[in-house]
Amino acid sequence: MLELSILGFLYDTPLHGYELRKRITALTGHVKPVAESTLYPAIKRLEKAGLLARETQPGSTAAPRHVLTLTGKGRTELRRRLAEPAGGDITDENRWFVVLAFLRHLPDAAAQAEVLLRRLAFLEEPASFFYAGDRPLRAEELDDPFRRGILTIARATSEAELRWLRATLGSLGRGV
Amino acid sequence: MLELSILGFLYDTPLHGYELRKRITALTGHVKPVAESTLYPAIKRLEKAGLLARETQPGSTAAPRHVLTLTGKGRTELRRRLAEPAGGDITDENRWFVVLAFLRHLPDAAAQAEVLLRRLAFLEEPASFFYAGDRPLRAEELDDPFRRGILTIARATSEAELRWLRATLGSLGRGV
DNA sequence: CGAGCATACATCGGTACCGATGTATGTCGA
DNA sequence: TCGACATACATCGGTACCGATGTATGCTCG
Repeated sequence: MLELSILGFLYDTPLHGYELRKRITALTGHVKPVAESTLYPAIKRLEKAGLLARETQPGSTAAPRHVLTLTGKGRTELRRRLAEPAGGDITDENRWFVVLAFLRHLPDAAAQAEVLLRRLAFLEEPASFFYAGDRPLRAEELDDPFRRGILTIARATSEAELRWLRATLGSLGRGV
Repeated sequence: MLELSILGFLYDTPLHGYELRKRITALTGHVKPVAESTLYPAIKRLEKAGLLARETQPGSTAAPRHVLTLTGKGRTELRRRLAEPAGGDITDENRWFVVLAFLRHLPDAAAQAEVLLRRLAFLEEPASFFYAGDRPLRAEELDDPFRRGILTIARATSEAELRWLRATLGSLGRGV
């Protein structure tokens, strides 16, 4: 999720680490903050893997900045990660939102639709948080008001997303 | 999140690890699966901290089961974690849902309401995923259909949850 | 003119988690 | 009867992440 954010932001324009951090914080920080001690090692990992290059820009305002640029390999890798998201990128809403935030970087409307279809398939599976045996329970069947809340909220989210997914797939030429 | 699930399920009734895993998988597995190699060390941690006790039950069907029971300390600790959730338990929906799933174990309606009020305060903060300077952007202001989707879905979730929170706080005697 | 804050990056120790693998046993269908 | 599968637990190596801490610089405000 963090690496995807880094690649995604750098795909648009080179940035130094500090600015990158501010953008990632704006995107997902209200849900899950990014620690500096997580970001800088992640940058190093991606650099070591040849996905981004670092150019030191001496003292513009404070300590010297390291301007980060995606390499060709990095650009390819971002598109690969967007086109073939890992399982958790589809099922975990936090990670899914990061995929969505950069999905426009896939050059092909068909490839974009393919990814949306995976999320659609996941949301269409009958799943709950609570079961009687194998049967998923509905909100009305629960006594616990807090568990009822979980189902109520999840239901609303799911319905809104399904509406959006179907509409967007339609406009991508992949009606369902 | 994992530890909270373990404590939460064991609060109701003693369980062995394998059954615990099935229940955790039912609760949150469709979003984020639990690996066995994560669960068993977590159980050991909690045992070492004196929060649960283990009793070996020789060969009922297969390998010997370790039936896990919450200790008094464990019961207190669960209530403490529910009454004073960490920051991420409030902001991250995945973790928040686990808190909700077991919030009924707080014996006091006032304490339950206190926790819901923290989530309410978080949801009422004006936050977005995308900004123009400091101003949060609305879905209509974005060109990117995928980013517009993020805001559309998040908005629907937030509205549904706010409705539910206010209704539930009302019935707990803490109208807002 | 000095304190505090934002900028900008880095390391270190510890923890949580995961995939792979191992070890058993009982059950059920081909 | 033989393999596949579910039950049931465990360890090990590697990775991701975090909090704490360190090191600078420049700007702003009292």
